[in-house]
Amino acid sequence: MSRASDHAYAFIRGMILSGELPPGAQLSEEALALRCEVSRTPVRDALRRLESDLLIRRSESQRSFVADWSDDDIEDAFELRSMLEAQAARRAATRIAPAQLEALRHHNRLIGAAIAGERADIPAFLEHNRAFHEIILAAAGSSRLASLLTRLIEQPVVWRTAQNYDRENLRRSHHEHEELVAAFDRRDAGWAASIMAGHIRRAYYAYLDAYTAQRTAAE
Amino acid sequence: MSRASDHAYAFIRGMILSGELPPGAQLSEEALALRCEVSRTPVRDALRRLESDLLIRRSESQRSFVADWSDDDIEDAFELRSMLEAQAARRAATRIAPAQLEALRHHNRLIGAAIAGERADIPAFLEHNRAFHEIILAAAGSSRLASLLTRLIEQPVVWRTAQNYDRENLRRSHHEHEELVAAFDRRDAGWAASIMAGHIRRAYYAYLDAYTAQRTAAE
DNA sequence: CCTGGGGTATTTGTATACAATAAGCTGAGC
DNA sequence: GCTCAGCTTATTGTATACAAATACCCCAGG
Repeated sequence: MSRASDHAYAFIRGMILSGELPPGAQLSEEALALRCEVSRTPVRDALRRLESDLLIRRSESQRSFVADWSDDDIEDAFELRSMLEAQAARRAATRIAPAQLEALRHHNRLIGAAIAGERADIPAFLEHNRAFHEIILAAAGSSRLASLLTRLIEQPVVWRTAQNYDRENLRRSHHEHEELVAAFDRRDAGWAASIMAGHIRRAYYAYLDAYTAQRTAAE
Repeated sequence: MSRASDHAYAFIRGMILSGELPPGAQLSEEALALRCEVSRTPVRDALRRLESDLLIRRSESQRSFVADWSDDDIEDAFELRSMLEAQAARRAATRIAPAQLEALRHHNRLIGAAIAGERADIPAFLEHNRAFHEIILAAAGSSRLASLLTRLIEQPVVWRTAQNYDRENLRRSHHEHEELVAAFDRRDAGWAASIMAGHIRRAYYAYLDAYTAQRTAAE
């Protein structure tokens, strides 16, 4: 979509992911239009998209609120993501192009570099991690699968706590990526799917650890 | 959403599912607005929803076209549906309420009745089949899973060829539903998931048979 | 015949005004 | 003090006008 609508989408999404708009907060189209400096029309567009991303929920009377994720919701989302990303890996294993395989290696090298230093470079880790998974999704060659998965990867809670991942988890993630590349190299669909399922599942527990640690600290 | 927007959505969706708007046809907001007798605003809304249902695809320049499903697309959609409905059954097995279980039995009895006569009552079969699967999805208690699955169950091609399903397939479908009810009765998540995965997979082959028969007949 | 440029027509994006609906509040009645 | 009716206000839905982008067509030039 074009400028104003995209801007509104990115703007509102950013406010939700950063926590500036807390879960449960009501979103008025007019108020958002003022903050985005566009009219209500593109804001409405953006809200619809965010609703389909499950970042926003709508009341019976069509009023919009920032979605609040319960612990069960989050577990649920990870479970689905694990299934779908495993399926993506399964399909990608037999379809991935040499150039894509090389790109995977490239991004994982950069992930390795990002976590090697004294302090891990979390933004770089997240960026190359995202790119890595995106290449696999592209290699899977299923627009439907891609469409479903993109609805699950935007988890505000996860983004806010990614900072808390410990070194050990980052290192393991890097290693699992290497195993994925090996599975793709062998064109072994079953292996790739297994690794991916475990990879996401472990990411869930890493998140849980980071999150409960944060909650405990807050008490 | 309210009247005009809902009306436009149902209207355009109907035209796509019935084949009145054939795959690949361009959809102009203004032309649709005239046919729906509403303004462009609710039509735009409806188009966005249909796009997220994957019934419409948009060109790079944001023009809308009726989605055309290749054979691979359809196989892909069934594969995903099989995975996700199996997951729904897995979750439902341990969460389903007695009233929901009874409702499943009720709808499957009506399915049995619909296919018992001289000529099968296909609309009744489709309706109770839909209700049956919907109850399972509700019992699974995952809004995310529900949101993902509803994007896959609206397959125009399938709707148009459902008429061609033969008696044997309908009978088997009815029987598999009975097995699902038995699995739910035992609260056996693994069993329920297995049956459901097979159930959808067989539906795919039933579709294939009906579709290729239709195509062969057309030649 | 093919190619490219330029202008026109079509189509979508955005802003704004107004209508419809739902939420919240105030005050009267019990 | 509680409840509910009725009004007020907030919020979303719809229509319309205009702006911007892009596709299409036609014609000139090679």
